[in-house]
Amino acid sequence: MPAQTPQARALRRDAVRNAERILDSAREVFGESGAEACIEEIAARAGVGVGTVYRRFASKDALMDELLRVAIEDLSAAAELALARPDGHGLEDLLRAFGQSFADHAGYAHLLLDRKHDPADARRLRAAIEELTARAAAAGTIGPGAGLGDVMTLIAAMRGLLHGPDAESTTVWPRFLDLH
Amino acid sequence: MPAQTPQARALRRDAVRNAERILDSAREVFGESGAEACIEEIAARAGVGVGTVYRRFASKDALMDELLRVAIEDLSAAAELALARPDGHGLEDLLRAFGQSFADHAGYAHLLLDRKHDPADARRLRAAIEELTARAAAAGTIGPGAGLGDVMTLIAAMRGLLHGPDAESTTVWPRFLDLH
DNA sequence: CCGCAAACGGAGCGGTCATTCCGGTTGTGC
DNA sequence: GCACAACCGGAATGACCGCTCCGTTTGCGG
Repeated sequence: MPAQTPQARALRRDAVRNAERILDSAREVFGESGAEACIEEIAARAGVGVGTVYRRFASKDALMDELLRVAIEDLSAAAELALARPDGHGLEDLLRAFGQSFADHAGYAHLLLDRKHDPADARRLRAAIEELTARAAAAGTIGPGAGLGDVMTLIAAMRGLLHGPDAESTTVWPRFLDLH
Repeated sequence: MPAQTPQARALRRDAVRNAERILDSAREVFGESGAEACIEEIAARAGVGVGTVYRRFASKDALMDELLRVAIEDLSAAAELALARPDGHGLEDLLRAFGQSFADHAGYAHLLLDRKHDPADARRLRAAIEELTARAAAAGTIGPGAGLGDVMTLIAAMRGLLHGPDAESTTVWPRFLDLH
């Protein structure tokens, strides 16, 4: 027997390819037009019919959720990497990762922080930020009184700089970090 | 003859009252539900029918524009006031005014910077910010290299902290200014 | 090459909402 | 108090969009 995930029957090859195309297209279209973009546009750009989108994703929301899940996963990975950094500058790396993520998902970046995510991922990310904040405070990179709340505020502020796919807004955020 | 605005015939008393109610209701409903709130809700909360809304405002967009126009007008007034301040701290006043405006218009605050406004107002506001920034730089409140772009970035970041009518987001912004 | 489960596309259904229209109502000037 | 223009409410219209359904096509194991 093939060593697939045990639960579900494997998808046909064309189905796998289409699912990937749909996700790519959704990232693109949601990125350009925001979460209210219509499914037909996503399907068209993926080169499939709307029915195909709905056979793979239960609803428009579920499709969005999948994009967000992956994005949070990526941020978690970035957090792990930042934690591995020996000096006290891991927090900066993570902040940059957040900025890049907001830029990559311009148009629906606000959902990255607002939606309810997998609690495990959320907790892991939160713990990493706390640890990195403590280290940065110890290293003197940030004020000694700064806590999780302050860093989250900073992250939310960064997100505010990015809510359109225009060239300007996707490039100013590194400068914002420099202001500090 | 009554000393009204010369061009248009005066509105009937009930029409004036209703127009005010509609604007108040729109501020409320857009504030709670964002720009995609539906006209019927606005009309209902104002105690009028949708027809009445449309007799006074050409479209939903026009209604929104009117709210934004007034908001920008208020910010311009705040800028004038800030300019009148003799020390170099006028910029702080204006930043606080922006924060308050974003809080007052939570739910559609992003439109305050994004929409095209009356060029005269926009220019006046921009000039005021430039002048205040220069004064703040001279007074040493902010770095000497900071320019209009940096301040606009700061303002956009503040806006990012506010995009819901929830109690938390409408109260953290003053803290953000303190971080600097 | 066959047979069929899995996949596909896109027309159509149902619901939401902006905007229009018009028969009934109400300030206002005389 | 009258007459009428200005107003008003809300049903109706039309556009849009998420989602479902079903007849047709296609990958793939034998």
